[in-house]
Amino acid sequence: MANSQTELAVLAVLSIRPTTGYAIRELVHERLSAFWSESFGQIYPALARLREAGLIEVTPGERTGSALHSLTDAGREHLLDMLSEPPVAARPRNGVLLRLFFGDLLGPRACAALVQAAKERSERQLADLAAARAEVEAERAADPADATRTRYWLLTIAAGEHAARAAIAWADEALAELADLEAGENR
Amino acid sequence: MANSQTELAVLAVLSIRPTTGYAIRELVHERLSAFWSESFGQIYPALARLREAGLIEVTPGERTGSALHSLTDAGREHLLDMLSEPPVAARPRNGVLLRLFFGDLLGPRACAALVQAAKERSERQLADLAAARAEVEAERAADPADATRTRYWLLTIAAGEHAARAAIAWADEALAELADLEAGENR
DNA sequence: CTCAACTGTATCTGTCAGATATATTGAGGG
DNA sequence: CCCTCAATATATCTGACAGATACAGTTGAG
Repeated sequence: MANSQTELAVLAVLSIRPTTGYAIRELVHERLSAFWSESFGQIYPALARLREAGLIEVTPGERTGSALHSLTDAGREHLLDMLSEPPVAARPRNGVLLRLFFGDLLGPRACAALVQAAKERSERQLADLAAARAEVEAERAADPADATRTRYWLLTIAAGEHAARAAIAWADEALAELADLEAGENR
Repeated sequence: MANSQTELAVLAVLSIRPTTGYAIRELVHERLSAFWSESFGQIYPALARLREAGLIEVTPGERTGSALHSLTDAGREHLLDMLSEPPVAARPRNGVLLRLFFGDLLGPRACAALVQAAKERSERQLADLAAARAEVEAERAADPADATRTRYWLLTIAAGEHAARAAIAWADEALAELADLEAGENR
């Protein structure tokens, strides 16, 4: 089936609870943004196709014109099938590392600025993840029935934390090396 | 200008030496694959546009029909402009973490298999990077004129190594947690 | 009451990877 | 000398995707 990545994510979100297209995008943005992204331009066509295929049902929502989407039994089954398929590898595209690879075109000074900015992004990421961790742990304390689910969520947060800390450690190394390169250039 | 990411990468590769579209894709695949990817479907249209804009020149290559592309002065200038622009953030799409976030749908066993596979990919990545590091260091020893360039290359290799080691450390943590979850389930 | 912010649906454009088609060349085997 | 296979090389098509944009109903603060 076409568009499988977005459809997988949409079905997975709907497995938590029936909701609107807008709220699906909100949840992805709020809670999965460290490792996933979705846009309205993909979500609405995906919902239409899933409905067409009988994998979701639509009931009118609270607001005029809003539509609550919920999984059908076939949808739940299809979701499990899709989750069992091997993950699709994301194409790598890191603009900072591309610029660094061709670093002698920009020079050590400009490269250091890029690395510094990347380091600050990782630090912000780390702070965001700490906040998310606190939120999830509070949620777990408030509703022990969700305990299993929150343990999985914490695994994904830990992945982000490891990656962010590694990026910061690399940035420090790289900044030292770039300072050395600049000193050598001005010798 | 349209297609700016691919055009940036193509111009940057051509700053090393004039070459064919095929070889551009080869170089990206061989040396930048840890943090960049390009496809023929993007490279050939990009080359046509860059030629149209007067940023590259085309001369016939050794083989019949092959075309050697080289930077013009305008192209070199445009490349520096593009490198100076802030990097475009890549959309995150990590299928493993998506499956883990919804981990109670798959269960701890299947999740552990996914994490184990991810760990093995990172280990292979680490080995590939070690090989690349050795290759670059040999190249540096052979041609000291390239010493500065190779130092930038080693920075990008170090970034990959940090990321891969972090992924492995996370995977070990996650596998322990998933084993615990499974034990709790079967209690 | 009004306006700004939020909720909500929907489409369009440009970017992109991967698959595919096609042709040439060089090396090795028969 | 010919055949085949792999590597080199150009080119296009399709479907996936993000981000921008348009539009409209709703709510709450001032």
